[in-house]
Amino acid sequence: MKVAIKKYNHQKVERKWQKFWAANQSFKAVDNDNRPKFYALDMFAYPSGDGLHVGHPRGYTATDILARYHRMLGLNVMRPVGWDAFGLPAENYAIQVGQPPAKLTKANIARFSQQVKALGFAYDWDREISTADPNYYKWTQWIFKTLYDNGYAYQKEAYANWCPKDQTVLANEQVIDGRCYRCDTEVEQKKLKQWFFKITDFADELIGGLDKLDWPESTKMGQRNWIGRSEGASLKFQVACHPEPDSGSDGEMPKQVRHDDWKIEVFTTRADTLFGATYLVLAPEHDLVEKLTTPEQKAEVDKYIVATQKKSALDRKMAHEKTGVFTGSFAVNPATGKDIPIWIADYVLTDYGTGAIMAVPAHDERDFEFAKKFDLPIIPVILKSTMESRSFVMGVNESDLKKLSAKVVGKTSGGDFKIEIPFDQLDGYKQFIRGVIRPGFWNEFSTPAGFYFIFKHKDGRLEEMELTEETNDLIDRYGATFNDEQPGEISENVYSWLAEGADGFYRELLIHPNTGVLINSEEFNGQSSKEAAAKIAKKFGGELKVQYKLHDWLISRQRYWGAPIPIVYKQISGSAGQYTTVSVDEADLPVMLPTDVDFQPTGESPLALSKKFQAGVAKKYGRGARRELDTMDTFVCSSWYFLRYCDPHNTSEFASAASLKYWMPVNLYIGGSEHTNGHLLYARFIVKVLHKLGYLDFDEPFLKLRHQGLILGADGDKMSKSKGNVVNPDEVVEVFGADALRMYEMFMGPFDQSLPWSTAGIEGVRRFLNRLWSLKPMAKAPETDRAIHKLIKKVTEDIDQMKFNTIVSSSMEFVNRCFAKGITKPTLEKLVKLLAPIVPHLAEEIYDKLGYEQSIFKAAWPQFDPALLIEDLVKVAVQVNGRLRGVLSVSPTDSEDKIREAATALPALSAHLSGKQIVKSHYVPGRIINLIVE
RNA sequence: GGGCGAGUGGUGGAAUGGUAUACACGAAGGACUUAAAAUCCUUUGCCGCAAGGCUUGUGGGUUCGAAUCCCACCUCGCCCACCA
Repeated sequence: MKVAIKKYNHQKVERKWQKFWAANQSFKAVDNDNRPKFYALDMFAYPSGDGLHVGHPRGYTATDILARYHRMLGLNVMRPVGWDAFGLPAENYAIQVGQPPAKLTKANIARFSQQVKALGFAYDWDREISTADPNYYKWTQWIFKTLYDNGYAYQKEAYANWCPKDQTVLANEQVIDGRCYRCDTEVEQKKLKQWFFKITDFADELIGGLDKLDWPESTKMGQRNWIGRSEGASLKFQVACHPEPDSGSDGEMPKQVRHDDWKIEVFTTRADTLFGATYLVLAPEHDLVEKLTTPEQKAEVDKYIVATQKKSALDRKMAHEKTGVFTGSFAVNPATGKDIPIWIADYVLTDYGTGAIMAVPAHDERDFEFAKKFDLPIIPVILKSTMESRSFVMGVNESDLKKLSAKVVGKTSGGDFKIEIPFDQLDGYKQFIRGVIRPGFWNEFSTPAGFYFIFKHKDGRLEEMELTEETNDLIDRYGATFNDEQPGEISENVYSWLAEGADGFYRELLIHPNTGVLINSEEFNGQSSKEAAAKIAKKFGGELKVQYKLHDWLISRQRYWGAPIPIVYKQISGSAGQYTTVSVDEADLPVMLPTDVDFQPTGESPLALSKKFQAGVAKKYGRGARRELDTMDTFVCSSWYFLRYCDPHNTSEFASAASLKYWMPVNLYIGGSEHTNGHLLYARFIVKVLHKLGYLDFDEPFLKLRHQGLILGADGDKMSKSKGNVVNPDEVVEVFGADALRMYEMFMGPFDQSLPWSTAGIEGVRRFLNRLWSLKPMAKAPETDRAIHKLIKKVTEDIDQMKFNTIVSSSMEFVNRCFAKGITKPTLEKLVKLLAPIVPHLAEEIYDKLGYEQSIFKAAWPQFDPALLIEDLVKVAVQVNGRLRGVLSVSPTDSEDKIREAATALPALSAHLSGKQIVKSHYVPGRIINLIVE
């Protein structure tokens, strides 16, 4: 059949329907409705000066498809839109061009709005919000106030991440590889008084709540790791000797005096290794450093501290070479009673645990490195149990080593069981190779007879090598015959080998034995490390403790373009210069962001420069009262916006209880995975606080979360202005149409995968749309009637699983078929409905042409008839011994016997069956039959 | 260093235990046209004239049957990274 392919006028069609939807408020979310609801949300858009690029619509289109689909299923759909308008880029740009950020932001929002409108997203524009609008940030301030009034917001002086370029502090989550997440400048550490939200109070709930969420597993894992829960113990080490503070001033050597009341607290997850703690290490910033430093060591300690401060955060993070300095003082190991030296080193972090550690060099790689470098004692206290896989290290001489590739496989002579000994890369193990032996095989290994290695040469050749006397010599020398059957006895040669500085062996045999057996630990010898940990902590005065990597959220910013923090510093009466903080009364919110400000960054909040900002404060809060000058992190604004959408015009509450109860939680949330440890964590925290305080009846905001993959440049690189590979959606829409862009972005590949842009690809999609447009219904086309029901099933299943790419390919197949066989009007109608969520403009146009008066999105989603899915004849593949030899057309209800008979009669099989006996057959109904012959 | 994910034609990818390479792009040839564009038709994993054989990063395993499940290795990507 020959069908003329006509191009449709996408500009005309798309403009027409966008106008229609706006005029009819087609996508209005209805409040006070008794239908079930569906809340579909895109991550908040930041209206940058660059406008959209083609990456943005990918996530938006997916949300749009689900929203339109649920609308056709009869649900009350809310698909809101709004702007994360406060923030540094707008302010920095404002400084650059000398215009107020409010004005620039307004222009950016206008541009973004126009761009997303051109893409035909089914937004409810009546709910549009902007975080820079006083009607919005009033409630951001209310949330701050509510947290403050309930003890969840507080001020403290602490080391904070300071961006020297943007002249503001940053939260931990905003420091990427030691650099500012906005401008990529290296971040410094500055001690400053700042505002924090107590997110750490919710650490356990934030971990626990993840279990019930339908989120990507990797995102959940990312949050768990970021929160970083560790169970352990805090232990106190008494300082044994240190100089008397004022002694030595007259030139005499200071006396070493015992101070019972000076203690160093450490956190450890391995209290079981306490007997092996041979020194303590403090972070250079630790409060006790000055007290503990002896006069002889003072010069060196000071030098070290200055050197550490000079190091950028980045250098300090990336440097793995251990550095440190002895304080001159000692502490008592409570288990052994021995004096152990106290050191300072920057491998101990000031902001984790207590900023001090007990070092167990035998069982911690970092402590080991440090101990080797500074010649500190190493006492092994754990051996690996024989019940688990064993690592071993074997020495080889230099010439043998050269023959080896990285892959060495060993096995036993027995043959009935296997030991595979995968050797890691030999890097760092200059004269040793190492491997793993599984449980039960260690004895055979320690009996060299009958055990041999297969060496794999670089050319792939395998060579067997027995453990000869020569290799045995090496093992003797390097201790690979180490025997842990008798805990506590370590062969002499292990020690001698350690003395030679063979790190590799030490790491493999002694590091991280999580379930080993204790040695050198007096009464605890022979116990498993797991059971001993709590006992040892208890006996020596320790307390069980849970420690988190997560820190409280630092939310104050010394910048202009944000929501002012609603706090007033009130002078304490009768004591000039002393202040207490109070939150601003709810009736006085919002604290308006002043406009009479020079917002050049100086390190002080620009609000200090406003004359109007402090007006009336003294009158209300007393003489000397001043407003807080910092603004809030924009992530505070974006951590509750999804609540505001439920009731965006409410002037007395952030949203009414009834609207929250109906609309929340969000059913589907789509956005980038880069927000895992920022926005997604903050939003969950704010919801949990408001839940705890009784404002919300749910404690998780986003039930189902999905991430879109990036759209890369045609060259496969990330799109960026500097690379010149950015594709502007405006041009694509103009040339190919919004529908073609939407469909192409869904067709490219799996939704969560990053994929390169291809202009040829979108041309192909546009060709398909032209073909769809050219389909003309006819009276009869029976073969497509069955096919459309299969397609309904396929599309419905795929849309729920967000497998958009296969929706498009199946539809293409179907349309190709219709070109060959024709299509009836009811079938075309169903097809157009199935594609309407993806290509809404063209679908409306075709539906209109078919004679319907109302929008296709008022129509019901097509249902398939299961009876029509059953085929009269199916093709069954015929295999002989697992190899395909022919195809058979049979009825799906035929018995296996009947099909086997038909199969053996196939001429194509005769060569494969002649002279052979069919022993067995396996039949998968309607799919395949496999004949086993001998 | 740790965690997670992925390796299938010239390209993006489909198939998650049952006919591998659907769909699309690109390429080649043809039709229409004065010509081009557009459109349509044919071919298109590799080797082979064919019969047939081979093929889902590599090597093993489980199974009647493996891209799919298991083990090991290699490569790439993302996230975290001195967290005691």
